[in-house]
Amino acid sequence: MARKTGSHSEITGPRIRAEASRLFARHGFAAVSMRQIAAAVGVQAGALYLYTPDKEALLFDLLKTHMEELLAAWHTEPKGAEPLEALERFVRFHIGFNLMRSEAVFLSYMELRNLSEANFAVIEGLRRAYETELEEILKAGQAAGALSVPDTKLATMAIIAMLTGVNTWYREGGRLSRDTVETIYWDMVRKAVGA
Amino acid sequence: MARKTGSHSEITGPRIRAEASRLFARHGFAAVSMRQIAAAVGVQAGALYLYTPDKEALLFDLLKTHMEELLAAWHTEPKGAEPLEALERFVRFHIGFNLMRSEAVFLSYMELRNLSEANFAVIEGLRRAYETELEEILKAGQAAGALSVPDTKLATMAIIAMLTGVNTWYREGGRLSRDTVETIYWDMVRKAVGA
DNA sequence: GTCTATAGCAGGATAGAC
DNA sequence: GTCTATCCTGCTATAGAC
Repeated sequence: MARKTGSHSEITGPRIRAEASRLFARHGFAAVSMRQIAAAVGVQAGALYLYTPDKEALLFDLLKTHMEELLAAWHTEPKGAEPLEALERFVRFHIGFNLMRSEAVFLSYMELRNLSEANFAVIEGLRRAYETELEEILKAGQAAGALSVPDTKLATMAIIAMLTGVNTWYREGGRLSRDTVETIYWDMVRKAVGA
Repeated sequence: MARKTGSHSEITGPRIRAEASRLFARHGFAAVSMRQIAAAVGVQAGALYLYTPDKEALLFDLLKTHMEELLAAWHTEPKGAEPLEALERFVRFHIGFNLMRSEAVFLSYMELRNLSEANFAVIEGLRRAYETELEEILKAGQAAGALSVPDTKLATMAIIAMLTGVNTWYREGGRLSRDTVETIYWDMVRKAVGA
C-alpha cells in the first residue's frame, strides 16, 4: 500500500547528507537553514533531528567522511616503486579524486571555521595525515637523489595548493579532458621539484 | 565640550570597514551580524546604515576596494625588462601583497557567493584582469623562448593557486622569513615553467 | 551622526500527535 | 519515522528622539 508518510530511515539519512553537502557547498554552511535542507530532502525540519543531534554535527559528519574516504582511497592506490612514479601517482590521484568529489573538497576548505574546536582538530589531523603522505614521497625522492627541492614542507604545501586549485576552474566538457589536465600538471610538478 | 555621542563620520566609516573585514574573515559573512560589527566599532546597529545601504554592499565594498588596490599596487611595480625578471617580480609581489592583506585575500576567495550576480561579475572581472597580467608575462616569455609551459592558461592558474596557498600556512615569526619564502617559491615557479 | 525602540521575519531546536 | 505546532532567540532594517 502506497502512503504519503512512513519509514525510510535507510534512504533518508544518506539523502540528508547529500542535500546538505550540495546546499552547504553552494550557499555556505551559515547561510543554509535546516528548513532548506529538509525541503530539499522532502521532509519536515523536525525530522532531520532523528539523523543528527544538531546542524554542526551534520557538517562535521560530511567533512570527516570525506577526509577518511580521501585517505582510504589513497591507501588503495598501487604504490610506485620509484619516487618519481609515486609522485606522479599522487598528482594524478589528487586531481582525479578532488574533481570527483568537488563539493566535499570545497566544503573541507571553506567551512572549517564553523566547526567546534574539538571537531576542527579532528579534521585538521586528517588533513595533516594526507599532507604527510606527499611529504614522505618528496623526502624519499630527495634522499634518493631523484628530485631536488629547497624545502620539502614548502614543496608539499605548494604542490597541494596548486593541484587543489584545479577545482576552481575545471568544468566537465571544457577545453581539456581530465586526463590532459593531469598530464599538464604532472609536467609542471615534475619540473618544479627538479626532476 | 566633551560628549558621549556626536559626529565622527570621518573615522567611523573606515572603522566599520576594518571591523567588518576582520569579523567576516574570522567567522564568515553569513555568520556575522550587523549588531556584532556595530559593537566592535562601538556604535549601535542602526548607525551602520548611515555608511552602507545594506550588509551585502558592505562586503562588496571590501572586495572591490581590495581588488582595485591589488591591481593598482601591481601597476606601480617596476616592470622587469626581461620575461624572467617580470615573472620573478610577479611571484614576489603576489606573495608579499597577499601576506600584507591576508584578511582581504581570504574574503575575496571565500565570500564571493554572498554577492549579488551583478556585484559578483564586477569582482570576477577584476580577478580576471589580475590573472591576465600573469598570463601575458608567461606568453611573452614563451614567445621569447625564455620559458616553456605546456599551456599558458593552466600555468597561470597553477602558479596563482600555488602562491596564494602561502596564506593558508604562513605565520609571522615562524620558521621562515617572508623573503625566504618568496625565494623558495620563486625557485619552484622558475623550474616549473622550464626556465 | 548616533541613539533607543521596534517592526517584521526567520532561524535552531523540541514536544507530542499519528 | 514523520508531521504539525511552537518556543525562544536573533536577525536586518527602519522610525523617530536627541
